[in-house]
Amino acid sequence: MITRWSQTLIPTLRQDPSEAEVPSHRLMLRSGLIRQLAAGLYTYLPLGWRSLHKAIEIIRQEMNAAGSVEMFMPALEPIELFAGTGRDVAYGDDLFTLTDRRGHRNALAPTHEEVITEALAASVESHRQLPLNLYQIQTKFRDEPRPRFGVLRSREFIMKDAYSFHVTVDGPGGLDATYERMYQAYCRIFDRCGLTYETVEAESGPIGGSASHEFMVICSTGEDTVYKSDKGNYAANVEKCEIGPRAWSFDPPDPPTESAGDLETVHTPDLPGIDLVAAFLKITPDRMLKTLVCSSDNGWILAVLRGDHDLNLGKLKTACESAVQLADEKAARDAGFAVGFVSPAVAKTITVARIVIDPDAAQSRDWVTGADRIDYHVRNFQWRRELGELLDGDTVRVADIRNAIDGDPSPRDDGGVLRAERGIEVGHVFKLGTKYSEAMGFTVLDENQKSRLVIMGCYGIGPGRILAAAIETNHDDDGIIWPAPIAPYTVHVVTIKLDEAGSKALDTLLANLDAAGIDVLVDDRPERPGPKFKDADLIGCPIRLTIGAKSLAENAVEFKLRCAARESAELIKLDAVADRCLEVAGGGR
RNA sequence: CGGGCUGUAGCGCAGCUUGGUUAGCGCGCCUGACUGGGGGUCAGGAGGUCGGAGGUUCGAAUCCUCUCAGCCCGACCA
Repeated sequence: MITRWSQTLIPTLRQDPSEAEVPSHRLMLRSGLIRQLAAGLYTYLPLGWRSLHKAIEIIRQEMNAAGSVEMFMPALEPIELFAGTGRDVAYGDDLFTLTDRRGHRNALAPTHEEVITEALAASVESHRQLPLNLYQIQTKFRDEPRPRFGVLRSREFIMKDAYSFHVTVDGPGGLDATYERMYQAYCRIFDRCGLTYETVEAESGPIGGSASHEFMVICSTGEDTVYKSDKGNYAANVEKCEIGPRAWSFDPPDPPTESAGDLETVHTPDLPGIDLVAAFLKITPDRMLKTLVCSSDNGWILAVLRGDHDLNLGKLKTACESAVQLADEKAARDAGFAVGFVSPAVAKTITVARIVIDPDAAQSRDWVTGADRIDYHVRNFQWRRELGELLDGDTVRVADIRNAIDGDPSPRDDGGVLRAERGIEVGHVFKLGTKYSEAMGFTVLDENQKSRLVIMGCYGIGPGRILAAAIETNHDDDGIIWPAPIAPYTVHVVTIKLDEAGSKALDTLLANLDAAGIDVLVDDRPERPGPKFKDADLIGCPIRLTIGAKSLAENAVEFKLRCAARESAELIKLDAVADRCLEVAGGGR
């Protein structure tokens, strides 16, 4: 495929657009890959569309090779489908909805579990039709509260989403086997795209389910935080990351190492937030206890953390073995909680179902915490002295309920230390279980004529994120340095002041490259060399060929890799160029 | 949704505090000439509802009110 610059649209920008912060966003705009229409909405211009297609084609090939079958579902779906699984509520404002002329409410699909489950439920009745693994490459819509970083978090984006259906979890044809196949296929896809990535354990979020891995491209601008043990045997995202065992005790050591001061109430008005209170009292937040009021079906739940730690709601749910949410502030206030000044001791006056204390908060020392009275805190709070026997009852439980932070012990309990890194999530695989089949009544008859809920998995990849992540991790001051497989073109030919004979030589060169199956962009603009080289560097195709009087005098072109230094440019005879390009770029298309 | 910032030519910005010629600058763009290996030089030129609406005023890019949009931080988030 030969494309002449003069015949396509590559609106490169000389200056950085002011709205772009991260390198990938900046460079995608500057190199004419994309253009913004509105917040979170991007046009893929010809160059960007080509790269996206290359990533998509790799995905398609590997999905097909792994036994998944392509199909295509509508982006628009009746809202009732969502209501069935309660996800209209779970997705909330993130769901784009619209009303059609008949007054029916519809949603622009943020994902397609419901649609495909509906489709399969209608046509699959026997276990003998399973397992099935189907995928599509479709546009998704999410009304993100804050679109940003270009195509990394946009409101409309292309996604490859696959869904698998099984009668069993184990054994041949089971969910686990397909999950593993998909996992391996994903590794091949990201390898082929030239990405450096890691897999981390993940929570499955509103999609629900039992196990999940994210494929992350580690880079400082990534939106997600992941933790890796420095022993290299554990990696998880922040929602999932467990923390290794930590010693705890409510009782002062014997003999006491710290003198127990009396409980002392201090007036702390107009100090919203732990940090301000800590600063006012001239202590650090890790000397404070924070008590979060949560609600559950069984009643109030207090979550107690060290002041500098953050609650992990998922962990709290696990610890409570029930649904838990942060309490509605007004409801908590009405119940008598001095919101913002709550201490664990409030359990002595207000009945709570459970107090869950993080091990780092269950330490026998003098704490600063709320006084259960608006505008007051207490100093020298001691668990045993303040709560007494309440600590020994069923109400109190000590459990890991906070987000990990850098330096925490690894859950492998092998002396490893968790280190925080940032990453871009380019793919995600889930074991869904029966959440959707249950909600939508998707059952099949097994060999014993017994009705069985279908077990599902789902597997997503964001091709746009592949491009952005590739750029994020492969660029320099001059522009993008594409991994060859997803470069818009493998070869970028720069022409310099060609006379008639030169033009002929160019035509021959292009014909040779084309015959070899190499994608070529020819910068045939009547520009001076400077701007052409700058644009070539900006766009970042792996191989640059320069053809001009200088090289043609040697019956050659100048050959230079984008990733190599300028001085590495060398002259290659015209008839040897195609082979050299194939050799370097790994076989063209 | 809370906090902050910004909307003036395709891109980047000045002008606004203190209202007053025809709204400027750089880059890009068009024409021509000279050039020709890392954004060259010269000459000439095109391009603007100053985000929108309302108001104050003899007069508004500039002051006031409302509104829309975009960006950043946070909350949120497969």
